[in-house]
Amino acid sequence: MNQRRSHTGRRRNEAARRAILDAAVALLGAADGTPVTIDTVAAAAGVGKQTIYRWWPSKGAVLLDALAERAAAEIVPPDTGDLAADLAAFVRATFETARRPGTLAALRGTMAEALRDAHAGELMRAFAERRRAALRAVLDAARARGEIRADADLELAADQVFGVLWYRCLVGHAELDAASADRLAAAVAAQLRPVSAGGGPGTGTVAP
Amino acid sequence: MNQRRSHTGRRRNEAARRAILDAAVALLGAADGTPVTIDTVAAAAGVGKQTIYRWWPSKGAVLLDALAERAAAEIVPPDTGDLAADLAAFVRATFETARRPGTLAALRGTMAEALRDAHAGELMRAFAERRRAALRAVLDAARARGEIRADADLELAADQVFGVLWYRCLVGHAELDAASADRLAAAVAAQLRPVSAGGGPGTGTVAP
Amino acid sequence: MNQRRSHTGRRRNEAARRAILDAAVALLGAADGTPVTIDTVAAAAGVGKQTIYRWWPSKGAVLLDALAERAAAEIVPPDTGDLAADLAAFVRATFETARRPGTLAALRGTMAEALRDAHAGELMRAFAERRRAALRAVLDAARARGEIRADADLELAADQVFGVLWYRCLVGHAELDAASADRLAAAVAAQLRPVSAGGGPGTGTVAP
Amino acid sequence: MNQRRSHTGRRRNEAARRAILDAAVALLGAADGTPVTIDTVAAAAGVGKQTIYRWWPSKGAVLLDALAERAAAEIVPPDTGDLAADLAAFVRATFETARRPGTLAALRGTMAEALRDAHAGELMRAFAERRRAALRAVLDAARARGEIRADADLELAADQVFGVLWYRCLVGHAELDAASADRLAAAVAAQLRPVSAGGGPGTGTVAP
DNA sequence: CCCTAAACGAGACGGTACGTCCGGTCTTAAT
DNA sequence: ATTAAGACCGGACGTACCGTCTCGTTTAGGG
Repeated sequence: MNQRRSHTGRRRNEAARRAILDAAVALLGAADGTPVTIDTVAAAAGVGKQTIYRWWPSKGAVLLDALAERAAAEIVPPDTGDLAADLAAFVRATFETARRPGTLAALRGTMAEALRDAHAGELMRAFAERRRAALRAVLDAARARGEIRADADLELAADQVFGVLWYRCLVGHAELDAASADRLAAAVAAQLRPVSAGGGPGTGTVAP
Repeated sequence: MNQRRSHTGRRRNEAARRAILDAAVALLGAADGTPVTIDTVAAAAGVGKQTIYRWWPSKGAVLLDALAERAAAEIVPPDTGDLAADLAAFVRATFETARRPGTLAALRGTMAEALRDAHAGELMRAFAERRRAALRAVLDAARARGEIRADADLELAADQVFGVLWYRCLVGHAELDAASADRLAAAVAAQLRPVSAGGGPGTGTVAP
Repeated sequence: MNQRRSHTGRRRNEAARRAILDAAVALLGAADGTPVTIDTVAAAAGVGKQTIYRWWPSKGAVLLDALAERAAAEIVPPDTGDLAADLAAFVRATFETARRPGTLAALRGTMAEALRDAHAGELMRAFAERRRAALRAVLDAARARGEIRADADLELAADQVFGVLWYRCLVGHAELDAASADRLAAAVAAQLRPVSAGGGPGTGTVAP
Repeated sequence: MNQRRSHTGRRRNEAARRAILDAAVALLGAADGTPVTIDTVAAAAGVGKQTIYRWWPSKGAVLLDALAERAAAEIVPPDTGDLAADLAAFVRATFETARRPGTLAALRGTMAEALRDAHAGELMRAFAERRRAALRAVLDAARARGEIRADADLELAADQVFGVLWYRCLVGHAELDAASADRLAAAVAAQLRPVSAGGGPGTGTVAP
């Protein structure tokens, strides 16, 4: 069924795709104030502008694609069998990645684009959903082990983690340091744990 | 908003200032895709562009000013003598304001500008600091009443609240509804409470 | 003009050549503002772009080729044994061809390309030379019959004929009508005739 | 009546207008293959592109404006009281101006634009009309002196002059030299002269 | 009471980036 | 080997904004 005629014509150049995404990431992460425009991306990638617009509908879509590849590759959801440990590992890894100057600038630039272009906003929503899904996988595993209370709001928990991440990233008033990551993870773990479980609410903010 | 306005000679025209801020807010909050540019703001305010640049250094500064007026006026820090109640009231009021379509679009548009323009970013940082200070005032009062443990990280708590707010506002994957506000407030209150205090960590996510 | 055509393996496909030239002429002559680009020509001819560039070096070359075929086929140099008659016949036929809306648009489009691209300019020069040669053949025959004075500038005479043609064609301020053709032919014939020959200079502009 | 309010706002910058027209002429006349694009014109004039598009609807309009200024300034219709002399002076001056490399390239570039853009074509038509009007003024003066036969086709005569000019300019097969100008002028003068007038048609092609 | 200087509405200006279009080259699978 | 399809690089196009710079007008306040 759906016997489509086979493709004719030159096929998409994978090298160009890679060069574009790499150039986008490189420019976003550049410390100097290099503007991230379609022209600069195309020039840096050694590519014509039309090659970008042929495959992505807007600048934001390119940035989102570049960002998604990066984030997905770097953070591997841990599974040690302990909620607090898994959560701490996840949040630390996430913060650590986001703290790197290149990634931080990329996150800011990408959000800027998502806010001005509705389509990029859609992609940002999808990207954020994938990141939350990665965190939910950690929580679901813990739930299967009985480490999470029945009435816990996992969505809100995830929003706290990524909320703090984005808030600090975008506003820039505080660092995304490891200590904050640990405290945040402990607090969220405590609020998800069943009442009977050991460890008072206090552990949430005890510095390691 | 285009009503005739008379000159005020060599003194600043307060009516023009109001018209500019109002026009900025109105355009930011407009449901349709009206672009919020200096030209559209000036035209909507019935004002010359130079009158804007005479008093504000950049577009972002106008938006931030407009936003700040709005937010400050609406949220009065409560003081009932109980941390959980005060926090719930604060978070609910904050979410409620931010949820309104006009304010939501204004927050998004302002953040977009803050990400593009370093100076607007500075102002956004100051605006966010004022909002956190308002929340800190609530927490400090509670601390004075002995409702907060000694080693609590108040900065992180504030970032959890505003992080969830901005994250949902900017990404748009979930509502800033009252139930979420209550759950978030309860969770943060629990994580700040001294260990000896009544109420386990569980109350944090018990739906009201 | 998009009819199916089978490949011819490794031999040049004559049908494709024809389709390309026909499509070029058709597009050039189209009354609507269809742009005449390599893509539109290829699409209209049902041909790949490379098939065009395999046989012609540039867009202008295609247009010139198309034009040349047209012009050469239609105008047969007359030879009645009388300069005035031959010249009138030639100029009338030339004007008549050029006046047809399709040819007129083709002339304009081809000249536009010749002005942009040096190589097309070369071809246009060659095309114009062939047309002048056709006219010169008429004049040379008359000279052999003693109908032309010795010191006549035949090049200038030819340039007057084709100059009026192109000038009216390109600028579009006046028609290339038969009456003008006759008057022009008579004027040029008069200016070439030996002094002793009958017919004063006046006949040149006597309307027929 | 028609009580329009007086102009408000900054007025058009005459220096910018001059700089744009001068830059256009300079680029058109540049011997090297500098492309004449809106960007290069704007850059050469030290002007933003929008300043060009604010006042001219297309590139061609700029070129036509530049050309018109040039041509009108340089050729002063002569009036010696003798048709042959006046015509020779006019044609020589016209050819001489057009022969200059800068002007020649400008004529070609302007015609190229006129052929691709309908609006520029309109302006080209108007420009050509003004040039013909200048020539007609010479002829009309001669007619008033009785130097022109009653049934002469002045339009055709003008088209012969400008036709040869444009034809040689655009095709580039022959020079616009002074000798050609003189021969052309003599031929046209002869064809316009009353039958009774002295000088046979032969003088038309006698080299000076 | 007039005169001056600041603030105003209007809008042109130099720039920068956008997204589209086209010319000419290349790559692929089918014939 | 040639074809139709179509991706590719480069470069010009015309538009949208930003923040600056005049204009002529209006009015407060010092002379």
